[in-house]
Amino acid sequence: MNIQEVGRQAGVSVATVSRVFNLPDKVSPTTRAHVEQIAKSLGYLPNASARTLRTQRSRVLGVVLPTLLNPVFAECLDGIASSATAAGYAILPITTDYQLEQEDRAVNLLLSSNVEGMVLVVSNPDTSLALARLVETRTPYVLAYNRHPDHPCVSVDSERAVAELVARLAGLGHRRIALVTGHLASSDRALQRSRGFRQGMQVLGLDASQVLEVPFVSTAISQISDLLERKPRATALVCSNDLLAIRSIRAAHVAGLSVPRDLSVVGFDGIALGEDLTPMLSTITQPNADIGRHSVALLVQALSGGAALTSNVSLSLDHGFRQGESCAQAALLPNKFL
Amino acid sequence: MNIQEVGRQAGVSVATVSRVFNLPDKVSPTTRAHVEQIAKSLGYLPNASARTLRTQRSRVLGVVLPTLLNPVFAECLDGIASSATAAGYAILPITTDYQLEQEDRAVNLLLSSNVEGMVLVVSNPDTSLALARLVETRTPYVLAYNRHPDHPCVSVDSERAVAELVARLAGLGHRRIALVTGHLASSDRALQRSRGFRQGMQVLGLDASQVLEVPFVSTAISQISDLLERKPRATALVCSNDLLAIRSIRAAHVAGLSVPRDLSVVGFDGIALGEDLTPMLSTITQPNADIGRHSVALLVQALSGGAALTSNVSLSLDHGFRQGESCAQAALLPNKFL
DNA sequence: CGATTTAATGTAAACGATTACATTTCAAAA
DNA sequence: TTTTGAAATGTAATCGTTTACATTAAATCG
Repeated sequence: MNIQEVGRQAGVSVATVSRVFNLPDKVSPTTRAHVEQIAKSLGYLPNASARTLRTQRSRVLGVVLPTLLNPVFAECLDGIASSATAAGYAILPITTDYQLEQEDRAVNLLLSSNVEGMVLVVSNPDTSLALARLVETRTPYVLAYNRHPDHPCVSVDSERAVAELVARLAGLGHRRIALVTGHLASSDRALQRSRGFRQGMQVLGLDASQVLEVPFVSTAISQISDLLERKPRATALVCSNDLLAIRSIRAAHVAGLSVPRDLSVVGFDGIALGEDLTPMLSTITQPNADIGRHSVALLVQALSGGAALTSNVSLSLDHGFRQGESCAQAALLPNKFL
Repeated sequence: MNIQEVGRQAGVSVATVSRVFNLPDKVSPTTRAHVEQIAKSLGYLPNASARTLRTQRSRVLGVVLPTLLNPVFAECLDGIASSATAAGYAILPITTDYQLEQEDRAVNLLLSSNVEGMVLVVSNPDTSLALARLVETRTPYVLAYNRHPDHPCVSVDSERAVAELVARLAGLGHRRIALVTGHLASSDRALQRSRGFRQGMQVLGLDASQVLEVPFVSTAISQISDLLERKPRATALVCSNDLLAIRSIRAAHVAGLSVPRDLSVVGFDGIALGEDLTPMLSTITQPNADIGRHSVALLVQALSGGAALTSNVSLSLDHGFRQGESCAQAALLPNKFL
């Protein structure tokens, strides 16, 4: 069903039909009502491809995320969706599974699809070809979660957050603190968080060498429990995301340790599910939905002629700390037991 | 950058450029190489809107899901995405937050976007206006998770699965078994699962009246712990999804009960995360990614001239049971303690 | 070598909307 | 009544592809 047909059935020109939907006050109330009625009865829906082609505006925003299997990105996407809808945009989300080549594919697909702008979480802004392509094509974009001095970003200061966390753990009596992180080459977040870890440890004069790096995909539980069997073992684990923290708790269980009695575990992300766990997950919280919402807001603002999207529109949102139950005072045990 | 410009720069007609990308063997190797080189250097990407408009084929499949905040749908979407990509289709996913009105919006948007078919999870096939609209417009579609005699569906037999589960629990000595379910009006799955519960209980001559119905959005932990404070309280909880099971475990904790010692909890869905929890979640597993993959397979098959999509292509996939650790033998306690 | 097939390329008409511009209608003003 | 301007509507070009059909060039054959 197309506009021609509606015009014919209503006995008016296509222009009039078009106006009924786009400039309703430019058409007389009677014909408007008539056309609307006919259109409805025929189930007419404007063809988005034709409209986009003609107007050069798709009213679609592209979204590139690593995966939706990590709730942190699902939560963010939820924020993106609500905000985009409110602003009259549809979204076209694609996942990359942390693979650079897929990032490129995704961006190409979105470019072909005439999206007006993109919100993306890239593995690493410094090395992303996809990002370079965007800059080259002058496509408006905002990075979410990534942090980089040369790009418009919406993120929290992971580095500081983790450094603070280390201090907090030390305050609870922990001295041997290990880091469990995703593959550092696959994510600038992991990199920043590990930097925060090293920095926080160094300030306190603690040994920051216990670092376990695991791929994002695998479960890694056995590797973590291996880590926990090393003597002297850590009394606290800083995990670079909540999924790893959950697995660490499981790994502790496998290794015969009780959380938080024998081992404190803290995550990063603040996924909603963590609050429903037992023990409730202690974690550094990020406003995931807000990160999405703000990213869209910046994009939409730029698209409607606002400020250009440079690194100086970047937003650093506040992180928080959810106390939870997976983190506690270090056990007062002599070294030989550890 | 458009095909005209590429043609000009390469010194050939637009038809030739088009052929280079769509019918490469219809153009001489030399010009092909030349055009490809020019196109690449100009960063040319074909305009999807124009192509779709002209060919009347978008190579896009619409996907309608309740939410991505429940990992079960994220996992399914992952399967949909992989399968669609493999078949040369892009996907356009939209969430409805379990709201009928949003289902309608979603379908309209997808129809406007010229998707060639849709995979959808509707709240209830019987009452979905969106679904009626699809039938009316003769758009190919497959329902995932839903089960209905008049529609093409890919699902597991929830009813039987839950009935089996009840029998299994009874085998472990449980007599007082309660059901925790999502809002029955919002989901035919919840309805089927509760039917399975009642049926399974009835066969065993047990009382199936302990049913707690909670909205999908809220956390519901306090309502569940209220349930657990009723005397005599249940010794096992059947939850109509994994998220509810996780919350039930938390609620048990809040009520001072230990899982599985004092209370067995079993979920439904088999989300991957359940395996990483402590206690590992006992649950009825569904092949979520496969449900997505098969849905796409049916759709793609129909789109390439295969069998029409009627209810007799419906697939009933096998469910499984993950033993986990949240479910155990009923405690041998006299009634007065319960 | 001319005739005829085959391969390579080009020309121009769609697809379904929007919109600048042209035209008609009609009421108010002269 | 004629003029004038605004309001309502219509006509036709355009967006960037694909593709049927026309044309040209090259190759094969008698």
